[in-house]
Amino acid sequence: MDSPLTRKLQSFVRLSETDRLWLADALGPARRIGARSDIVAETQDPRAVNVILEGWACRYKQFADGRRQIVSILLPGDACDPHVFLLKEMDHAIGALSPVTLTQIPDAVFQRLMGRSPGLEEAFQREALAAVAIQREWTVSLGRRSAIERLAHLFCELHRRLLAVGLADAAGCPMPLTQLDLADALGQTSVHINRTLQELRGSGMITLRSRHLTIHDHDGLQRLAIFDPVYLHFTRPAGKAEPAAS
Amino acid sequence: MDSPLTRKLQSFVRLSETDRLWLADALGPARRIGARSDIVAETQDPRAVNVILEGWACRYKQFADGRRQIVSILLPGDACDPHVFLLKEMDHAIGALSPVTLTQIPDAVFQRLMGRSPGLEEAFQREALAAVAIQREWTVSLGRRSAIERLAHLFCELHRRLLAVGLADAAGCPMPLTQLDLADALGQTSVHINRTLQELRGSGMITLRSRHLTIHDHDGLQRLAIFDPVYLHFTRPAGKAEPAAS
DNA sequence: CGTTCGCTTGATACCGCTCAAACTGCGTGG
DNA sequence: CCACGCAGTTTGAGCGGTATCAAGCGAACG
Repeated sequence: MDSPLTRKLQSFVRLSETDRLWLADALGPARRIGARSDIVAETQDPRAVNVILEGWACRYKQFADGRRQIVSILLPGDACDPHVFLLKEMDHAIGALSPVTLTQIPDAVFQRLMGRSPGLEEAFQREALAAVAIQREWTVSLGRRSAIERLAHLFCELHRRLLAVGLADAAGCPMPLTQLDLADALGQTSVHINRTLQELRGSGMITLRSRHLTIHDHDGLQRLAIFDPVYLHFTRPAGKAEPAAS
Repeated sequence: MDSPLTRKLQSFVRLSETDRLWLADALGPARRIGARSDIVAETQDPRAVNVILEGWACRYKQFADGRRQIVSILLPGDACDPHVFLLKEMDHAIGALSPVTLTQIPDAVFQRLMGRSPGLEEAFQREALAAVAIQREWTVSLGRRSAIERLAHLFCELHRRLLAVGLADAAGCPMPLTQLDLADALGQTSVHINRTLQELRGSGMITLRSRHLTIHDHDGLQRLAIFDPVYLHFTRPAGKAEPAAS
């Protein structure tokens, strides 16, 4: 079974069998982090690439007066590095939204991998560019989308991203976020999220119950959200896992 | 006289004299783009790094119904690449906010530079990370800052960034943005920007006249904006140009 | 079995939007 | 030199979307 990282990179570039084997070998031991706790890279190798294997996390910033903004949501297969080794100072926090399992690729291993495999190198480059494209789209959402459009857009995005790592099916996906999490991600209050959610449910396009999202009307939801998946830059069909190697 | 690119990179890393010379040599001929027109990389080398020498530009997205969001503002020294060569599809537009002069570093030259100079390589890496940190901070602004806080924050940010490339002094900086540009950057309407601007002026902290911003009360403005310059990751004192080479 | 966390609902206030009109400065052409 | 047009700014009136404050509810959990 491929790791979520392998699956995700395959959404950008087709990886050869050896690429996939090398990548699997590069992953270190798993670490577990409790829900609602911060992920601090207290690792001995601050340059290592940290990757989420299971669970959801987020990057966020918080003001002294308590206002909090989630600036990105990190799913399995996503890198969750603060890049402290290059930037010296951490400018945001990373928190677990649910119990999270992490692994890491030591810096030396990562460098060797990049040198050896042009395929992996391109995949990681595209992954990084896609991450900032997502950040741009969030800027658009917060700036120009209405409450219901924002919510719909976030659901569309998360569903697609989960699909890419094999954690969703066509019908829906897990949705561990509380209404307060959604509020902090979408720049609103949880009270208003609640009302917007009722409106969305009322439209019949989705069901959200017991931490699971079901999408009944993909087209409708995407139209409402003004969702154009191009910004995710998944150039290869999602979720099509190659048969496991050898 | 150093190019804005050199100045900006020096805000991250001290460059040796040879680094600066190599960098200056790498720059291609200048191209001019009219204000309000889109910058399309119709260049023969789509992988080349395009850099702004003069003028302001922006990345933006626009909906079919006309809503427009500026997702980042590009100043002299900033790279303005769509990365189409890696991402296949353009997911946003780049427009000139004022007349812009561009140059480019051909891909081959850039690669050679990265291989030769670890200093330049680190500088460009930090530059890229700082750019996404700025994008994150915009997400925070749009999500959690009030109208007046947003405006104040944008002014603080632009002033610092211009300072870093030697285009501002302690008192203030050029501000070619129209109120409509500000509105599209801050996710509001130009009418409201106008009123917020009056409030800011009324506080006595700034003057904004004939495309020039003067900041009378830096501390007050930064406090109002909840501005913490850490996210810009300028680790070296701004604007301290080294004496010209040779 | 009590406590906590997350969700829901209601009443009210206000921030920012919409629509509309007028004003200003400036470049252009008659 | 003046008339005009245009882009950008300013102002006003009214509305609507979202926040705020507060209370109650249900289910999970120790």
